[in-house]
Amino acid sequence: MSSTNPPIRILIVDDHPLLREGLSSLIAGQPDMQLVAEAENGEQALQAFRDHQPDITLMDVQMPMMNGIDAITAIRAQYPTARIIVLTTYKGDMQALRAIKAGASGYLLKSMLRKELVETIRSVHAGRRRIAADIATEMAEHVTDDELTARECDVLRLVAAGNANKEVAARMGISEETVKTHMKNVMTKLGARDRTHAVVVAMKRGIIDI
Amino acid sequence: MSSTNPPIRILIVDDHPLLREGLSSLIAGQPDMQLVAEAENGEQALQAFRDHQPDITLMDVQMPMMNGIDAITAIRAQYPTARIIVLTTYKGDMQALRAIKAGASGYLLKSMLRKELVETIRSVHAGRRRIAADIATEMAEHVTDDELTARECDVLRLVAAGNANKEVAARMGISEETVKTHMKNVMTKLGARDRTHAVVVAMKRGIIDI
DNA sequence: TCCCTCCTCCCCATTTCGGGGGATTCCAAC
DNA sequence: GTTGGAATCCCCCGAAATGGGGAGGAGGGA
Repeated sequence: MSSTNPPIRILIVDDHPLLREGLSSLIAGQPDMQLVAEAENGEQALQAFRDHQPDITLMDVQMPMMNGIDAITAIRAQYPTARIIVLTTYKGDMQALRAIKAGASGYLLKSMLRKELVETIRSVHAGRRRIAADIATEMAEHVTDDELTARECDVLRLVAAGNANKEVAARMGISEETVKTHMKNVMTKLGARDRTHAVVVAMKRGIIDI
Repeated sequence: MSSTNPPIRILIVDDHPLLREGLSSLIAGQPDMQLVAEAENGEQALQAFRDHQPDITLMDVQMPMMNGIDAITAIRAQYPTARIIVLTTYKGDMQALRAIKAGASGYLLKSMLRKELVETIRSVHAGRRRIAADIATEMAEHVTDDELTARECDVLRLVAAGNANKEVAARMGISEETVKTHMKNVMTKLGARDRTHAVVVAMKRGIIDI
């Protein structure tokens, strides 16, 4: 952090201009950091990363065109050492887990204090990881749970859209009995009391987006 | 907007420091606007409004302590001419409707462009109203719908939490038949295909918060 | 006062869920 | 090559939800 070190070169990826503005002026006030580029979706992020090779990328998750998770995956496929910090409003533990699995080094909430954010940037730049405490807590509560399989998610999404088991079966080209089996497993895995509760829990945890 | 006019005095209310930062630097760049105070929840907003009597208040909806709707109601109870613009991430048409009924003059999304925001501030200051186009569209789609009654919302919330009709009845101290009647009405009003769908629709439209 | 909405309760018939059980196939990993 | 998970399908059965009907009382506003 001494003034002889080169500054931490930062890329911001967020579709909210106001938030980019806030991040930008925050970074401008840190002598050891430098904003090198901004992007407002995953595709732009990929291009900006290629062009500028930032030390740290601050990335939102929900964006148009290409979401943050896919962008992280794409960037890390080409640049496996990229250091990416996800910065988002709260969307359940599963989204955080997916981001981390995709290669994110940090997961922070937009409601955090400026001080914590700049500390996290320095921390991640130094090679550490940082997950917001409440997200980490929630993730820890579910580490023993089985995750939903792709098929179970498919069923759950159709159920959330108002389809009865029979309709889900027809749409998926499987038997109603199979749909019932999937829903039984979903409810058990999510600790839900019925299908309605299962959908609510899955939405809150970021397992399905409706 | 001539330089001889006094600047528009603005209060920012948002629990995200980063977003306040962004708004602040945006306003700083407008010669006809001046930031007079910031608050990070409804209670602080009330105090700040009393202290500074801003021309325009930019207010988020979801905040800890006291939410934006209650804050708008409280402010307008004391200062009926207060001009308040709601600035939020998308949360369904019902939240917007509630804000407007509480007395908001504008309802904007945080994803909007800077230019639109400053134009809206000037516009509202001049006495006009401004609702984001997509929110206005969605609100228009539901103007003919009956709103859910308080009791119907209570039932729906308990259903969303995984309670069967019988359990809802026990918790509310009414008969299961009454719960069924409420759910029938809820599903009809929301155009939902079953109880699960009703909960999803209500969550998407901001009718219930889970 | 009358009218309307909301809340409340009831009946009926049918369909759908939910919780048991078990079973097969396939594929990938160990 | 065996083991295990995932996906598929089947049975039974009681409980719950759905959809149709009707109806009374309380309260607010025209």
